[in-house]
Amino acid sequence: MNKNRPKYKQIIEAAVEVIAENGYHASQVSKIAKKAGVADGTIYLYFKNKEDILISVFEEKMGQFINQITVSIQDKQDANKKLLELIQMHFTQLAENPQLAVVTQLELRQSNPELRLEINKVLKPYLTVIDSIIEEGMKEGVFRNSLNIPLVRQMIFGTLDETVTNWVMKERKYDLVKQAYEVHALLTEGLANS
Amino acid sequence: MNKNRPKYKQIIEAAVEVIAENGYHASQVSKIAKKAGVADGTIYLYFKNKEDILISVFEEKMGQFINQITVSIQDKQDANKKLLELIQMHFTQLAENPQLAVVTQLELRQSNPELRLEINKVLKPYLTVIDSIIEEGMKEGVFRNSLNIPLVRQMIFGTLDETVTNWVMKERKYDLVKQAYEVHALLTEGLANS
Amino acid sequence: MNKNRPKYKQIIEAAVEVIAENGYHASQVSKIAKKAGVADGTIYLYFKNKEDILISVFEEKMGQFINQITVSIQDKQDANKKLLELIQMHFTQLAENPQLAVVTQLELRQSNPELRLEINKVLKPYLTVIDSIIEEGMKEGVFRNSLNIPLVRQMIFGTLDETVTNWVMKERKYDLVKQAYEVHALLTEGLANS
Amino acid sequence: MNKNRPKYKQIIEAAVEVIAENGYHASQVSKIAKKAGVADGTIYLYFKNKEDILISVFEEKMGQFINQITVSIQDKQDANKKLLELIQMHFTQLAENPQLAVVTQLELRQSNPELRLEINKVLKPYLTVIDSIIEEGMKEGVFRNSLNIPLVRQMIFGTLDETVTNWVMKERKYDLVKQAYEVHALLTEGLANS
DNA sequence: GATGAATGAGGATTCATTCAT
DNA sequence: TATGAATGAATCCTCATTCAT
Repeated sequence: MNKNRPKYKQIIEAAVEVIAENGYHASQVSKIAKKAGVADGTIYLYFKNKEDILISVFEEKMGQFINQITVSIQDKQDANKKLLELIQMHFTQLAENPQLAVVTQLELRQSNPELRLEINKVLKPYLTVIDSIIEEGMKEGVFRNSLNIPLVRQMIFGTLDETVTNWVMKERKYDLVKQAYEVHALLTEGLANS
Repeated sequence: MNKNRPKYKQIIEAAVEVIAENGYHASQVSKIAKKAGVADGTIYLYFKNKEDILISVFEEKMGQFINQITVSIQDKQDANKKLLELIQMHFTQLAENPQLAVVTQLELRQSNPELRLEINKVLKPYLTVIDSIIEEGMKEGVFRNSLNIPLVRQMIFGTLDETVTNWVMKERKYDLVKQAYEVHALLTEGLANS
Repeated sequence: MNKNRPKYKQIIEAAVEVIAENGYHASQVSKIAKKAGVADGTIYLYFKNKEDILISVFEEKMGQFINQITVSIQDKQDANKKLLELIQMHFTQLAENPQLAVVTQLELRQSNPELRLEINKVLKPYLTVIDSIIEEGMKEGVFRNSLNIPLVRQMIFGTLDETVTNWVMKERKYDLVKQAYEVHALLTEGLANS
Repeated sequence: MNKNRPKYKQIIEAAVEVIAENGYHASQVSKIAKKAGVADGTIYLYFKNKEDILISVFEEKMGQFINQITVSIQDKQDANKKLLELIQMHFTQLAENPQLAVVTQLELRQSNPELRLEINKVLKPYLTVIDSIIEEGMKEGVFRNSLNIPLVRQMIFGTLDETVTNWVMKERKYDLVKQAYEVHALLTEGLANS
């Protein structure tokens, strides 16, 4: 149960690899155990059941993901720069962890509604970070002050998510990080020829 | 195999209902057969396998969905109005078919990557429609002429998709269609306080 | 679900054989299916689950067992002769079905409390038959009229059950049926040297 | 391995409690260890395996049970009074230890045939006591001298066992000890209206 | 002696698909 | 065409036992 025990982390890492390699439905507990170098039963000393492994994978990885972003945007001067940094960090981190990208963008979406609910809980802090950037931007006057925050958040998250999913499904054949500027420009300036 | 036979349509309709009611993983072939009023084996006279039913559901329903949108935007004057119409139609159609919305936004996403690949093929014409609006907009000068079309398409589709998913997950407690204008404004004008 | 289908009976018979041969805990569903000459899944067209097979075994076999006894004692003149007949039939039937004897006296007793409760329900009619013999005997004056019926029933059933179990555990090396007269004499006359 | 070590007895007592509380199949070694206040592995310093614990429970408890009865009947004048005393002690001891009654009458019967064979060995001395009472009774002339000893023993033991089991299954809602006289009368006088 | 983390074998059940009628 | 009884592969988890410390 101790999350600092080395085996806990071994199993989490093994789970990411196995899911990325075999896909969600072909990821048997025994495969994860084998890859982690432990016995099947050992898994259950650290995780309640299979679903708990998957949730934990998301918690651990997404937790780091969000932390990284939160830290990175801290010392940016204004909301606009924070948004750019968030986009860059979002793309960079997934580009650096292709396996994680496959797991989060494709495999984990096949999970059942209960698991997806848990995943949404984990995602919440990320959405909150986005919300606070929008709010800050409105206060600073760099964003319009009439923005509907949930809707804007859905636009930002939806755009990033779709962009990454597209990149994963195109087998990562182009440079995701390079698109950060352009995505940022689109989100802030819109399509219109002003 | 004739797609105009009444049983073909019966099975498609039954599948949508069963999936919406029971969720993806609890949608057994035998349930669909029962709801359609045919024997289990009859299903296999019209569909190759279970996956084929689900793809066909998407093809049929998405085909209608895209056709409606294509027709609706035809006589709109410029790309900007076409985009607004597309957003309104996208929202309107899903709001009018809550079962279909549940199936496309939540349940079918639990399917395996192979099925999702097929689903993407079906979506292709929709993405092409979006692309052509963007192109037209650039030609007309209502959109910037420097736009990266795939990226813009991903922003538009990602935003619409995330907005609808959010609405479904919030149990459709608010009016989706009313958000069309604001979504359109966000996409065209962006966040920036120009 | 139709109890008259040949496969239902095939599976019941196979279950008796498998349990008698392998013991209760080593009786996997797949073994029963194999012995019955059907696929594993076919079992579940006729039985809700494994426990249901076992209960059904008991119901079918015990039902026949009790019916035989009920018919046999019908035309006996008085309670005393009915009791003797019941003892003889009880011993005869189990002696003729050694596998069934092993299953009822040893294997099925290892079952969980829920199953044992069901088994008791099945046994109820047998106990009722014993009760009615006792009552009749009291009315006829062949038995004392002060008997405590439940207690007497427990003595009769306990004695028969223990006698059969002992015979099974001694590997059926002696003639069980031959003991019927003596058991009957003991039950009616008691130990005392009057 | 020393049976006088305090931990040996702790584990035996813990086992009785755990089995009575949780039932045979839910009595894991780890639960017994916890209740006994020792580590799982410690169990195996005192017992060969789980079955050995259960046999030891029976040996210890049944040993005391039989000793008590043996001592009690010693100074009774004749076989008839000894039999009555045996019945009274049998009922009294189980009535005073409801947990033990549950364990011996219900839970331990779920064990496998191998364990039940061991249990029978433990029961042997008790059956011998019964045998000697019968023999003595025949010599004294208080019992018929034509009795088939094993059969009579089976009647006596079967009746007591069934009576106690019935009492346990009726959730001990009536007074077991009060039935001793009547059971004794039935066994000695029989059913017949002489 | 004592610990407790680690081991790994073992089985009921579901459901997409087939095929004899 | 249509039926629906029959098929059989596939997997999570428990828990008695071990053994390095």
